[in-house]
Amino acid sequence: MSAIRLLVLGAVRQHGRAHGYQVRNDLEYWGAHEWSNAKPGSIYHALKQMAKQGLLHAHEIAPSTAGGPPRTEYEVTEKGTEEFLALLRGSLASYDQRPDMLTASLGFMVDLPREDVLGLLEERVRTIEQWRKSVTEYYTPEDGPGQLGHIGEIMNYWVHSADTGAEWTRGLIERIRGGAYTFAGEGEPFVGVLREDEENPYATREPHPGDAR
Amino acid sequence: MSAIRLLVLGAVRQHGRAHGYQVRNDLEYWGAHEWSNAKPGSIYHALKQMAKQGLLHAHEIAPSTAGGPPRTEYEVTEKGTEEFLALLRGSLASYDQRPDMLTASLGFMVDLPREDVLGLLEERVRTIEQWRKSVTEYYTPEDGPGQLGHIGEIMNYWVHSADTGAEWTRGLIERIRGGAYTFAGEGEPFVGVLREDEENPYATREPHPGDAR
DNA sequence: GCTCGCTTAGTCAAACTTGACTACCGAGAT
DNA sequence: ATCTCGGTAGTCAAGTTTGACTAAGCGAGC
Repeated sequence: MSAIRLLVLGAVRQHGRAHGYQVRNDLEYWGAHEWSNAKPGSIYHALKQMAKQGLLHAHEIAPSTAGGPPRTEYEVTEKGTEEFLALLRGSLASYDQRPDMLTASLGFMVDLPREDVLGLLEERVRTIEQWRKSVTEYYTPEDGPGQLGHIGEIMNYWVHSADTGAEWTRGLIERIRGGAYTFAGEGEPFVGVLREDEENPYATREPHPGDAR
Repeated sequence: MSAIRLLVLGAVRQHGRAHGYQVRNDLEYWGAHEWSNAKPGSIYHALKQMAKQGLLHAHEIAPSTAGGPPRTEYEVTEKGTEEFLALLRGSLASYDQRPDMLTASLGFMVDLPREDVLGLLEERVRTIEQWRKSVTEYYTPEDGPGQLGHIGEIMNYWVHSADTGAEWTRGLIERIRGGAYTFAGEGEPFVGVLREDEENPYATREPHPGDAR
C-alpha cells in the first residue's frame, strides 16, 4: 500500500474538517509530492474511496466564494481514526523498505503517546534483525557465499540497508527516550497544517536534483 | 515507474524467446515477488503493453503440450533492447530510493561493460551527494535546525539514507574496479534463468518475516 | 473408467496512479 | 467594458497493480 491514505487521513484529521484542495495544499506544503505519490488525482480518489468505505464522512458544500467548482468537505469518522492509527503504528513497526510510508509516519508519530512510539520502534528494530537473519540464511548457498557471483551484491545491498536502517532506528529511539519532541498528551501539539488564510511558502518550487520519479 | 518492465525485458532477453509463464517462473526464481510487484497480472500486463508498444514481438503459439490455455511467446525487439539498457543505466545512476529498481539493476548490471557500470555508479554517488546537499539546504530554517521539531527527524532519516547509500555504492565501485564479477564482453556470462526442464528450487516457499507488502 | 488434486497458462474486475484537462471567479490591464 | 491571467477546485481517460479466478491436461488412487 502507498502512503496516500495515511497522508490524507492525517491531513483531514489535523484540520478537523477539510476539503480536497486544502488537503492537496497541505501535502504540497509537506513536500509530499516529492517523496510520495500525492498528486491531485490520487488525493481526490483516496478521499472518495475512503468516504465510500466509511473512513471519512463527506459534507456536500455550496460553491466556494473563491472561484472554481463546488467543494466537498470531509471529516474523519471513528472508523477512520482507527484506520489512521493502525496505518501509523503499522508503518512505524514494520520494515517494508518504503521510504514514503516511513517518512509519513515520522511526520505523524507525535499523534501517538511517547511510550507507544518507543514500543513500535523497538518492534521495528526486532523486525529488521529478523529479516536480516532470514535473508542471510536463505541466500547463502551450501557451497559458500562465493558461488552467487554478482547476485551476491543484491544480498549485500539488502543487508547493508537493514543494518543502517536498524542503526538509524536505534538513534531515533534514544532521542525520543531522552525527552525529545512533544507527543500525544504532553501539551501543545506541533502545528503542521496551513490555516485557511495562510500562504504556502513552498508552493511551486523547483524539484530537487536527482529526483527520478 | 516500477521495476516490472526492467525485470520482464531482462527475463525475456536472457531466454531469447519466452512465454509469460516462463517469465513468471524466472521472476519467482529470482524472488522478485518478494521485493517487487512481480505478480501474474502485472507480468502479463507488462508483456502485452510492451508488445503493443513495439518493445516485444509476440508470436501466437499453439496450445502447450503440458495443459492449460495456449501460450504466447515473446522476443525482445531492437527497440526493446534499447529500452532495457536505458532503464538499466537509469536505475544504476539515479537515486530514486526505490529498492526494487536498484535490486533489479544489480541483477542485470553484468549485461553492461565493466567501465560503463563504473561510470554509472560514480554518477550515482554524485547524484546522491547533490540530493543530500539540496535537502539540507532546503529544510534548514533561518532560525536554526531546532525549530523543525519532530519534522527534523524526516530530514535526518533522508540524510542518513543518502549517506549510507553513497557509502555502499562506493564499496561496490571498489569491488568492481578490483576485478570482481564477469561483465559484458569478458567471457562466459552468468546464467540466471531456469532451463525449460529445470525445476525451481525456490517455488512456493514461505515468506520472509517482517514482509509487510 | 472416474474423480481428485496438481501443474500449466493466463484472464478479469476492482482499485489505484498518472498527467492532462476543465470550469469558474476575481483582479488588473487594455 | 472586455480580455486575459492566475488561483481555486476538481474531473477524466489511460495505464498499472492487485488478488482472485478460470480452464485444460495429467497422474495417482479407488
